[in-house]
Amino acid sequence: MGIGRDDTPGLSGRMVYFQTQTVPIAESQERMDPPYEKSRLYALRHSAAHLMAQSVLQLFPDAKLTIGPPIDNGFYYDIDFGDETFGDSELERVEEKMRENASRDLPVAREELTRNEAKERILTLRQDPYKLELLDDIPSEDEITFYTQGDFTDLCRGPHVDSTGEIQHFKLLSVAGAYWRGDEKNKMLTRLYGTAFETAEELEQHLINLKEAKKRDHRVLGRQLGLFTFSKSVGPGLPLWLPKGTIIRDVLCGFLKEEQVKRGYQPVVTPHIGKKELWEKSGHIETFKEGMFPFMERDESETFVLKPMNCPFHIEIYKSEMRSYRDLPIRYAEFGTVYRYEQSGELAGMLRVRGFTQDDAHLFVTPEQLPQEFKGVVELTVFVLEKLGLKDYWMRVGTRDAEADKFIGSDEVWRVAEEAIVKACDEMKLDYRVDVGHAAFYGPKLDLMIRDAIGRVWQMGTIQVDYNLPERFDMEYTGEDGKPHRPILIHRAPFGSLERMIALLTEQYAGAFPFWLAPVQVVILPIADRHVEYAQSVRCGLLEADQKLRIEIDDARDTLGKKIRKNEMQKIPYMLIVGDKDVANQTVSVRDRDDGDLGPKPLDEFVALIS
RNA sequence: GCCGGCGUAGCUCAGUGGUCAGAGCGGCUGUUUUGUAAACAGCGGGUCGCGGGUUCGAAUCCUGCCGCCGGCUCCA
Repeated sequence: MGIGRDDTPGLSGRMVYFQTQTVPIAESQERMDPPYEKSRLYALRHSAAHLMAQSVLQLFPDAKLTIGPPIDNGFYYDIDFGDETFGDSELERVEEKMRENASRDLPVAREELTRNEAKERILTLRQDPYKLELLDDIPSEDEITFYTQGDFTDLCRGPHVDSTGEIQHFKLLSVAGAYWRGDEKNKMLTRLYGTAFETAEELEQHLINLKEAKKRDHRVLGRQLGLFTFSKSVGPGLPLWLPKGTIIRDVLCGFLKEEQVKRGYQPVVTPHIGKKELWEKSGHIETFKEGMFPFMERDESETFVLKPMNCPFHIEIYKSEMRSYRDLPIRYAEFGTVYRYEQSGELAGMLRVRGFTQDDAHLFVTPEQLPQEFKGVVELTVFVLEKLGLKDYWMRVGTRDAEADKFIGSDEVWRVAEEAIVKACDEMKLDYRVDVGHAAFYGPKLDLMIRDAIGRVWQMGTIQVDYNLPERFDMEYTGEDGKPHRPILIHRAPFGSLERMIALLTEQYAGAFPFWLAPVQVVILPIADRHVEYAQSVRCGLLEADQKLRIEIDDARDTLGKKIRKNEMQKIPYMLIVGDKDVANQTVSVRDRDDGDLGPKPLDEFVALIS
């Protein structure tokens, strides 16, 4: 069962942000009609990329240009600076030079050339090897165009704005490394990111939004709210869950467990390590070794492996007995903690860690049961996301790239599995996008994708159809005909992982978790010491109404204002303020996290409010 | 892993070659007993990420490592 991250082609732009808690990113206005790719803003950003390239060449004449497209919220240009280091200070110099070139208001001219002319042009210009390679890739039926502004000419499809003077409201944002053609075997280029807008106000707003997004970053909130921490001594990517974060985990697990019991899942528990031979048999060592922690070797005869997935263990449970078609479907569920040696540069707070807990389950089904069971899992996954209040997700069908060697099993088996997923999705009228090459190594999958606060795309839940592992493990059940048959395996995790899910929930809610998830649901604030006793009786009264309520009493010797501020920043759904008046009238003064002071109420009225 | 940036008190940050390294918040102690987003005073708290180097002198400059951040690549 895998979780992963994906930068979806065409949406790979950085700097997307939540405008408000509820407005979906995809509807940020620049993406509305006309389509972004045809909009003037798109051309403006494309031209901004050219302006940047022009300015770079004026400052670094030996730089070699590669590609520089507009992206969701801006643009970039990948440039080969040779041995020269290009950092933030260089970026500032380039931005200054851009303003200079913009103010010169250079007209932008388009011209169309033949292939030979184009080649000659590139050679006479700067002998950019990358541009020659790009030229070779232009299909013969496409026209070849160059755009020129002042001393700068670039091979480019366009379109562009008419003059550099139109590019007024821009800012360069960051420097990053990027491999030529996205292949790590190729040379690493320097990618310059920037953004541009039609108006100063839009640019300003964008920059403000970027700052705002940081405030809802789960790493910031995770610290402020006491959800989790990392320790250098423990190791990178190995999270430590604090008491409040653990409550959220437990609540989520409890919720899902209950739903799974209703749907016929059986909980199982398996160890964290297993013998190397098991992982050889499963194909993990063949296809997934890079993602695994170093093996534990006691001596030549015995090597153990820290599990990167739970599936082989669940398969062994299946195999512990003879199975009949009457037993199927069998659904084994486990909150299984797995370990993956992610590359150091890939770790990202709780969104990508090296040890994480999957809400994993494996369903063993007959071919006849596959469609229904697959749909049942999709239904559960959608149900779970609705309950969590996540709405801005989309679905991706990950299929095999037949060229790649990282997949196990025959073409036929893959064809069947991929067809099964696509057919089920179509029948359920799901809106999905197919992504070739994003399958699990053992089978195709349906993934639920979502963005984080700063616009990065992550995979949450996943449902995977697998004909390969049953074969590798020689799994069987006895059919109605008395003969052995092979079950099909569905791997699935509606959350994906608790770590990533809680990180995303934290960002979606900006830390203000809904009542049922909030680590502390109610905090009682006695105004003075003499009210503490009453506060305790209020807590008892609440617990009588609901034993599971998570209640704290803030009896610190602070002023009321201080206590309110402190607990407000902890985003606790309700504060119950109790002072002399409340003791006299047997009330609690309710303060709602969103609506503020609701005034004094008898306790049972408050209980009714939260029930 | 690769490119770039960053690393000063528990947290947020100031200090960029020259007195014993600073602030706010948090913590502790005392005073205050408080009615809807920060009471007042005092006190603690730092091998300036770690190691090596340059220098009369390094938090500050150079270098190796570790960690974090933004990308890229990989990824079930």
